[in-house]
Amino acid sequence: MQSKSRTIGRDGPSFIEVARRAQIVECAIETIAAIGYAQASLNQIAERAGISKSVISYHFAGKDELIQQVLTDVSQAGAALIWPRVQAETTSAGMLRAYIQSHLDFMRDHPKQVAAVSEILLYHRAQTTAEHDTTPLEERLRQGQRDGEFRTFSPRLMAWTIRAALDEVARQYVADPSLDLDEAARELARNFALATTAHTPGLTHPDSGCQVSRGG
Amino acid sequence: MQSKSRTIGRDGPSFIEVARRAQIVECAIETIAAIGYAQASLNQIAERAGISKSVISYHFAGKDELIQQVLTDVSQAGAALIWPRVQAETTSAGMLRAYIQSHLDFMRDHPKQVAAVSEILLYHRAQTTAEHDTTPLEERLRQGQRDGEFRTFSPRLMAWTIRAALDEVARQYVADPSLDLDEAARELARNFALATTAHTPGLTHPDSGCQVSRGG
Amino acid sequence: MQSKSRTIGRDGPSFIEVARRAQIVECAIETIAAIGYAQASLNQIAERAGISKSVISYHFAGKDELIQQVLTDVSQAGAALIWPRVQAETTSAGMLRAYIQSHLDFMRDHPKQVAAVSEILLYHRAQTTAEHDTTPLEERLRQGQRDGEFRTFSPRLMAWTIRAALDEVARQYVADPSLDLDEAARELARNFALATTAHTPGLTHPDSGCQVSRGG
Amino acid sequence: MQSKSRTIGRDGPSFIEVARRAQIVECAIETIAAIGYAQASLNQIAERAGISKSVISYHFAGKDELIQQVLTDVSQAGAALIWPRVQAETTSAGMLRAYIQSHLDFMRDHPKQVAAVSEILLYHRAQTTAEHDTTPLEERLRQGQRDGEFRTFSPRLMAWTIRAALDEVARQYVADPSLDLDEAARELARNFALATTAHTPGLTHPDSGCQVSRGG
DNA sequence: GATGAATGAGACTTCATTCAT
DNA sequence: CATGAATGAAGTCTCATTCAT
Repeated sequence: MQSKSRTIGRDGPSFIEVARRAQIVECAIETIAAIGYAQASLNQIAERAGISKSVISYHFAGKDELIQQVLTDVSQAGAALIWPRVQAETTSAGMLRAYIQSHLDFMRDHPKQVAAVSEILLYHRAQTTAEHDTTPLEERLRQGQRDGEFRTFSPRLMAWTIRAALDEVARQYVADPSLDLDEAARELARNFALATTAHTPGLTHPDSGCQVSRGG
Repeated sequence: MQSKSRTIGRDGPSFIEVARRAQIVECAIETIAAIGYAQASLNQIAERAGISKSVISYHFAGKDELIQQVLTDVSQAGAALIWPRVQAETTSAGMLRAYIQSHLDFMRDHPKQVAAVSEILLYHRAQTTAEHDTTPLEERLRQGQRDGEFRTFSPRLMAWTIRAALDEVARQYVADPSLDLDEAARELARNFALATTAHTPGLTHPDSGCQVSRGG
Repeated sequence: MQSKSRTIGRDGPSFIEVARRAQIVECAIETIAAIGYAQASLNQIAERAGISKSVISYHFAGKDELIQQVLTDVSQAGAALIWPRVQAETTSAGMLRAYIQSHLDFMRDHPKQVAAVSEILLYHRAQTTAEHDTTPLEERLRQGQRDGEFRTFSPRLMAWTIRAALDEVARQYVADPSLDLDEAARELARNFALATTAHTPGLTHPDSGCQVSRGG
Repeated sequence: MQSKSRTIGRDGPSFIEVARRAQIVECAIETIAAIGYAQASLNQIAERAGISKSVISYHFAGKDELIQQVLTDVSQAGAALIWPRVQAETTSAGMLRAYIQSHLDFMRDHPKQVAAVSEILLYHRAQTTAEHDTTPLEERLRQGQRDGEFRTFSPRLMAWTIRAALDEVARQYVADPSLDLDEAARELARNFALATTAHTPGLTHPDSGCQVSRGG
């Protein structure tokens, strides 16, 4: 049954179908995380899965659909973890800390997923047109500035930096799982808290939870 | 006569040999920057260079050596621009600013080189063993801490973040050359100045005087 | 239970078996007529039939048997329409006209069947050994000559020409159903009537009075 | 050097290049003629040529270009033989006879070419849009009618019939080279002479002065 | 009876590399 | 020094067929 021509009947895809697709997606993630996107041929993925190469073609319309599924699955799982925690924060500083913290939490639980997605996005970046759309993160930063909680900076550049830092940590973590993610989270949170907040000399930051106070 | 088995006579590689290699490296850079590493086959490179595909094989042991040469050449050119300016600074803060500024200057003058190297590194990251050696930048940051100029933070993580931010800007600049590099330099310099500097001298952060450590 | 290894019990194939086979044959015909033999994979056929691909394999020993069945079914249906009308004629000229006319009639009523068979024969011609057996049509033409109703010509070549013309009209009709088959029938009938009949007894054709003889 | 990216310099393709392409085209023709278009994979063609499969990809942009080259080569050779002889005739009847005769002459000299082209055209017919353009042959027939030399008939249908007959003879000749082409030429010429000529001047056929028309 | 699932063969294509000239 | 030519490995995808349920 080809995924493309699948007739979604009363029951949709069978349980086995779902399980197989999930398994293949998982193997694809492992393979990409392990040997890199460039080397992750269908052959390699199938080999790791212990299945024939054609099985992938049977459950997915093609390599593209498989990769797309990887992105979708991981993105959804990540968003489900991250955004609720971000939304729960009341201050922009808290939001930023939650954003970083929850990213690294997700990374700890799903290191390969993060690495694989990172690989895929990098490899596709060259081919996909640069997206100049505002990202959710950038929008949050902008909001923090409007609220006067953040100092004046380029939200876009700051967003790029935060994302790049998170991705880099992801890659490093995959390369060396002994990396202390908790410590990395604290460090990143503090670094970007300092970078985004208008610090006011004389006001201390005992717990690094920056206070709002516009200076200059 | 393959480059690898070249017999180094009295004079080493001939002038023509050197010039040819340089030309090929340049063409490789342009091709990779233009169409991405994944699409940059030897065929494509040779075509853009207006030379035969075999010329590359003649002057280089293989594609790997060519790519390695690209990395070497660009890295050397970059280092030649960056480190003198960094060394000229007397304070760690000045050093960091010079590091960022000179990187973006190099980027403006050699966008293709930067783009090509960026592409190559991305595609090879998975295969290259993670280097746990201390990078020069990390060492500088550490020095700034020893001098008491920088606050306490993880030098390694900070170095990662800085490098990641610079790479990200490089990619964005390649994708959209209208990006204002001067502004980006100012922004990044300020962001990392804030992140690295203990703005409230005398007040330490006992709860986070940590380093990103391995193990556990 | 494979069709080939089917155990013919008391009653032979069951009613369901027969019906299923007929349905599959029909779907195969429609698919081949619609998208061409080259594109008509079992997948395509099963999809159009709304059945599983395996059903075909279950009821037929393989694709070959299915295709063979298509040929058989259509040929039988065609023969059932054509030969009675041909037999009903008393003269050879009438027979020829009836042959052509009934072919085009069958074509009008069963355009897909004709198209499918046409496609199949084309694709299998190279593989099937050329049949040097005398065809029924050729035999009829020969009879017309014996009766003195037809002039002297090569019956085999004439039969080839007639069949080729009918096939060509079939293909054209499938490609463009607005083709006027009645008109085509009249035209073909007249053309071959003129070609086969010694129209002016006593008038010789000194410039090309060729005899029919096989072999060089 | 890929055919597509070939830079046509001063001298154009090298002698060897031309020879290799010609050889491959020839092998493609032989293969198609021998085992049919459907079975004529690049593997098969390369095998018969005694070369590697990649050699074909080296000299041709892809299978499509190879097949196109086969069509072009054979069509040009055929046209070069046929049309001068047709043009040399002064009467329409002579033209038609020359058309048939020269086709079979070409067939005798290049049986495989004719068979291959026949196969290719048949296999592509289903995919290519039916051409409703007037063919040169049809135009000639029309001219013969205007001159009053030919009787009234549908030029399009007659052209179809003639072409179909020639193609059929080609296939039969390939299947059985002992076929007497001279006799076939005489037979076909006579058949179509009879079919096209108003053999009884003064006797018109008012009931069938029709053309194969569309619509309805 | 029926079918979802799996599979191996083979198709076309791209690519880095090698070789003879 | 240079290159046209050739090649084999590997990639993605399609397909007819087989098997366990």
